[in-house]
Amino acid sequence: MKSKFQSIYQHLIKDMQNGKYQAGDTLPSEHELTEFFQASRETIRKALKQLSEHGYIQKIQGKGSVVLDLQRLDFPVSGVTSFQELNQQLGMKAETEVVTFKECRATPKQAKQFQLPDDSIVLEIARVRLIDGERIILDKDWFPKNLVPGLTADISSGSIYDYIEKTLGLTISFAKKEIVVELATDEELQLLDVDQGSQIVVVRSLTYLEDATLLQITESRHRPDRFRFVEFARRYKT
Amino acid sequence: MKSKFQSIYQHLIKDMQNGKYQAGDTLPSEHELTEFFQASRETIRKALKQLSEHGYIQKIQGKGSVVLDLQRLDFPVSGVTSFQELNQQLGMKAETEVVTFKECRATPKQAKQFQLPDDSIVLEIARVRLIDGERIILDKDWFPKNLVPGLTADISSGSIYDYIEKTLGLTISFAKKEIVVELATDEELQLLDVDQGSQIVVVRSLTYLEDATLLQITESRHRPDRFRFVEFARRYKT
DNA sequence: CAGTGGTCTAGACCACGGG
DNA sequence: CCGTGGTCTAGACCACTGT
Repeated sequence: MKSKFQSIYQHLIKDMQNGKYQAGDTLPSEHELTEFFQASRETIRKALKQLSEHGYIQKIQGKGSVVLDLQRLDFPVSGVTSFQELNQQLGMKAETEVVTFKECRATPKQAKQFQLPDDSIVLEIARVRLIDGERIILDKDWFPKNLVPGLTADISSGSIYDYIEKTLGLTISFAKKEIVVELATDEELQLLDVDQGSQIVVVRSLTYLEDATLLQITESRHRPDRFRFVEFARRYKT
Repeated sequence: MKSKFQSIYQHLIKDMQNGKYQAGDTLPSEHELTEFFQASRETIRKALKQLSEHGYIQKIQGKGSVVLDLQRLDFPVSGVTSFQELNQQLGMKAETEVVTFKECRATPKQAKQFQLPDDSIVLEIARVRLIDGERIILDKDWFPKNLVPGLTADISSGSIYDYIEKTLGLTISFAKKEIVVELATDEELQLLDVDQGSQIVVVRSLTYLEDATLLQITESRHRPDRFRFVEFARRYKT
């Protein structure tokens, strides 16, 4: 099931979370790790590469792998994560209210994005997210109907990602996101606790499966005072 | 200078940009690429891994590597990129106005972040970015003075990153960014073309060198109607 | 079945950091 | 100088996709 380097990766993360390795510490050398994990050096290096990409360590040639402290646990929105997953990770008091669940014909733009014929059927779902009783977020999702058979309004009030990955067995692979700020529309004024003339943070995403087919178009509208986005990024030298 | 897999990575990017491989195409198999580039399979795979991470291709087991089309060129803000670099890439009509350039004592919080003694000297730089003549962005930067010797107000009106990487020979490695929305302060009302009561998009960044020392604290304040952030993200299955 | 990518190995050489 | 990480190789076996 799990590959060796993934296990090593997770083992080392646990060691860092347990405090076995603390921020500023240097991990054992790659050579030492090969002995401890009974793995070849390239396998160890794959695990370390992943730790480095995800912001856990910084590799320094000639010295070693230094454990980073980026308070990285406070809001891991970067990457592809659903509201429901965040909810669980952070233990927020959150509720979801499904306001729309219907089939409709794809707009020409959507049809093109999904690479489907015009007027194909897509599922449109709108959900309001309540945090501590306040209506903070409005999520609108569109799926090609044939990709998500059996999806119901009831499931949508929980985690759609869970249903897609665990029940349907699809694998979500990557996403493109865009963040902009727009004026609140009438719909948002109705559904969210915001005042007229307010600005809204809009996160538009395209989510793809591992065979690179587009699964989902999302527009997530956030009340600006409760919006926060955190990212860890490495610099690529061209 | 350049490693073999980096050269292959760049070669393949050029092929995709030239149209030799187009969106939806499948790249030659790893085996074929080993022959073409006279490299071992693991080396080819390193190049393909990087293409995949940066959103150029999607690898599909049993099938091949499919070229993606994510209109990825329109605004590459994700990652660590400076305003001046973006400016050049996009050919915007942009000007920079340095409004503050002074040495001052670090606040306790800054001293802690930089891991310097209290009251160490830091360089504070504030710059207004004008796009098409409008005052759109206010950037505030703080550097430990000893890390950026010879940095002047004049250099700051160009690219500080250029100075740091090319003149000082430092290597910028990674950054942590946070995006929030706040109410405009008096300072922003004075320096930017915004109205009272306006909201401002604030991007706070910590930028680190390759030995994991903190180089720079940045607060970048954007007029919301001209702000856009784009990200390509892969999903990690825990 | 053949062809694809995914993982792992053992060993080699190089480049960098610090004593 | 030695120990560190960075790169590269040749070969092996597995898992998945399509015919």
